[in-house]
Amino acid sequence: MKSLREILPAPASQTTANSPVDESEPTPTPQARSSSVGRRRPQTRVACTPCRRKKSKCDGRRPVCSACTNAGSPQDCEYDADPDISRVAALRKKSEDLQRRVALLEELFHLLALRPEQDSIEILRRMRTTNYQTDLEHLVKFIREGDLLVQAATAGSSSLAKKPLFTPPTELVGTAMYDEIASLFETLQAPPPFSPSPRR
DNA sequence: GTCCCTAGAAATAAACTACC
DNA sequence: GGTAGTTTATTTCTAGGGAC
Repeated sequence: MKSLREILPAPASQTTANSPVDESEPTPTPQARSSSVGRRRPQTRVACTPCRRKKSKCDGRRPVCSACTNAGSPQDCEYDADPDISRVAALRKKSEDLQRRVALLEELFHLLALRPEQDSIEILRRMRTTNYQTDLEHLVKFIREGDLLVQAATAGSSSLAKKPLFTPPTELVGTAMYDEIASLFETLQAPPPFSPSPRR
């Protein structure tokens, strides 16, 4: 059984929840109510990592807070959130980014597993020549688009002589993506001898 | 009128963060 | 470690609309 909050008489200025409230004076939020009681301790929006670890007062100064400066370890002063957002918001954003990234990696893994070996080799070649760590989304989209083009070409293979090899999505015409996809399409149609590029 | 459903506001509890 | 203060999630309350 958890302890319940003690019920105290409302201050003279306060109204009950169900009583009519003056429109010009909205009901205070829980924060406003709690903050109106006693002196407020000024609080830094986001404390740096060393101060949080030490549970010490952090003034939130950037790039190095006063506490880290005074401690003689300015190099340790790090913040895991931008100054204009709360730590919770920063953690939430990071979580969303990670989830998106996991989904993309799973899709990439799926694509690699299902593709013919020659295609997978080509994808790996592109992963090595582009920075897929930072441009994962672009890479997966690129492979997806390539899939669509190959499917379109396969479906129309009986009449290749009469039709163009593929019809790209109209929104891509004239873009770098279009050129890249066209290049991949050619590669997949006539794969060159595999020659791994030298590692960086 | 009343029953049901929905949306929004308000109240409250719980979780979380800063820092004494 | 533990408290004060803040934020978030959940619950409760209320009003409004539609069907009967």
